Amino acid sequence: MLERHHLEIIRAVDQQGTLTEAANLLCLTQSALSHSIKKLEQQLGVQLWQKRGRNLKLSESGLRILSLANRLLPQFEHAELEMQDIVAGQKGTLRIGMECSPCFQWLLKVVAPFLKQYPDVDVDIRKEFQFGGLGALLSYDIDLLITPDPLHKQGLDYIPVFDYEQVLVVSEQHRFADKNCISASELAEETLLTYPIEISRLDIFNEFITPAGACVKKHKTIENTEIMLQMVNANRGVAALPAWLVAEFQQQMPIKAVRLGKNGVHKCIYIGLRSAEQRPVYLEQLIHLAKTSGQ
Amino acid sequence: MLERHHLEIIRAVDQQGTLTEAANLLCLTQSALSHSIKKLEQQLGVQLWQKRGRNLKLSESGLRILSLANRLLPQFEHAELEMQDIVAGQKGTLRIGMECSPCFQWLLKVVAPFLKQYPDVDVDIRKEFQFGGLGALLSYDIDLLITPDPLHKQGLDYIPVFDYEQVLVVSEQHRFADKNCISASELAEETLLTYPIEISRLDIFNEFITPAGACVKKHKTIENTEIMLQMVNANRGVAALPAWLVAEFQQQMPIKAVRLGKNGVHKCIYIGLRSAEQRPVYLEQLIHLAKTSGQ
DNA sequence: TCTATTAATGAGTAAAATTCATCGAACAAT
DNA sequence: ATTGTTCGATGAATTTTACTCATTAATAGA
Repeated sequence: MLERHHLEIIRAVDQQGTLTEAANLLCLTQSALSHSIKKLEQQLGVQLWQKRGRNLKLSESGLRILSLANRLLPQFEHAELEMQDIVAGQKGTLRIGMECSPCFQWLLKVVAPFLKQYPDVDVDIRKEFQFGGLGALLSYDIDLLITPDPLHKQGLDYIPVFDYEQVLVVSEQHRFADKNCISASELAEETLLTYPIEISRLDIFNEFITPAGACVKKHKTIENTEIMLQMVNANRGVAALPAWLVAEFQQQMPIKAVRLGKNGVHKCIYIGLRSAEQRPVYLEQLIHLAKTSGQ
Repeated sequence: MLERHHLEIIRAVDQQGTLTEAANLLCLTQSALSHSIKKLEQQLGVQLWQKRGRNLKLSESGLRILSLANRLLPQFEHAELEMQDIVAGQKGTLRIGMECSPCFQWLLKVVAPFLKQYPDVDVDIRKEFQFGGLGALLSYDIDLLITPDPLHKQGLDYIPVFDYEQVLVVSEQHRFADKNCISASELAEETLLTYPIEISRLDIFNEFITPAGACVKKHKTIENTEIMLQMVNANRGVAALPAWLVAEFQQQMPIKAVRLGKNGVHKCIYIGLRSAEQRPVYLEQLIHLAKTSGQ
């Protein structure tokens, strides 16, 4: 029968390249691994790998098992850690997923007091997901998802925690600097700076440019918020960011916030969770901190 | 270390109720299971269950492991079956998820020729999912999802396969029977029959009633399509179904289809798949059959 | 061609899982 | 209460499995 330790071997060989090194990693002999997989191959009736020169190469079936290993092993490992946490009582690891680049700064403010309050709870923040944040939540890679678009799915809860307005940031020298608000069509002559994510996930397009049938002169992507604002400051483009974030940076550099449209673009950050699962106290506390962070 | 067989034990005990019966199921002795879990408990340092009277009751930690078991064991099992399929060549199991109740009839028409073409490929159709169809796809419980709302997520592909119009079905005696189309407000005096799923997933509400700010007199849910149409036929209510489905049943009973709104409600059925994964030939063939089913 | 490195193999050994026999607790029927 | 039955726990014996050691064969680089 396919066992956890078979998955460990396949993964280790994939990581280390050779059986011998994989054996070292697992604190076993090369022989042990060889025997183990040999037996599994006989039971399943498939070859999992072949000798390619002196090394091993995974077969089609082997790759399937490797993909299984990469999916299942982290879950085994996490379950074991969870058990340790239960033993230790008020301990744990909170795996937070982020689907909202600028929220990072906000999250730090929430996490800081949390870490003080629960010195034995570790926080792990992740941003890249194979199947998106929702997929990560559903496959138990994270316990909590910070996202601006709550895709309601069976078995998931979303808690609104933070309202904010999305505004256009411009340099003080910019022609919009003294405006109260701008219309979508006015962006036609502007260079827009955004995070490097799909356009369909950018609020400035979804809620402002696209509905108005408008467009921008140029669209450039920048990963880092600080650099993005430096670019704005240098009048090399405009960006759309949460108002509170702009307010913070205004102390450091002379930038201006301009409302998007007459009524502004209003958004909300949600915390997504798997429902019907008993949540540890500290998780509830983090949600509480997040909710009250705006006040 | 937490092993697959521990998960098997926890699951079996949960299913069977007693250790003894679980042991029978696993072709082991009661003693073996007892020893096994005892050892695991010592390693992890947690109690997984306690004696409650003569039976066992899972502890908090035990429940966590049970949830892990229910998630991981099906994946182990499926991987093993997949290996068998690879040995046998053009064999396999296609696990299809359905998120669209009336599409069942359509799917049968696609699956029938498929089963003839690939006599060694089994088809399994599932309808209930803990985390919705999307969750099932992401956690490898199904390989393919039939759905009318393609929730685009990283790592997933959706292929449109079938356009149709959603229409209102009424009895020939009904006051709408001779109308070309109806407006949402006209439903205020009607009893609406739908499948028993959340209102937010019912097209008739999403695309017709709710946007118009209208409502119905009464809303009743019925699981079975045939019974639903019998009710319509008996003039006990009206229902919203795909036009092609109504056309089929019109041969058996005197019912009428009425367009929803001036332009009608137009929908499309999609097939959702995990992308970036090598797909077997027969899967591609099923998609092809689905695409050409409309002609 | 020689050497270093790799995986495979067979035999022996150590370790682990399983059974067997037995016990005590819980429960139902008397 | 008393008894018989059913359930899980336990310790010792046994079987099964996993692992190591020593060796071989193959490959690649010097």
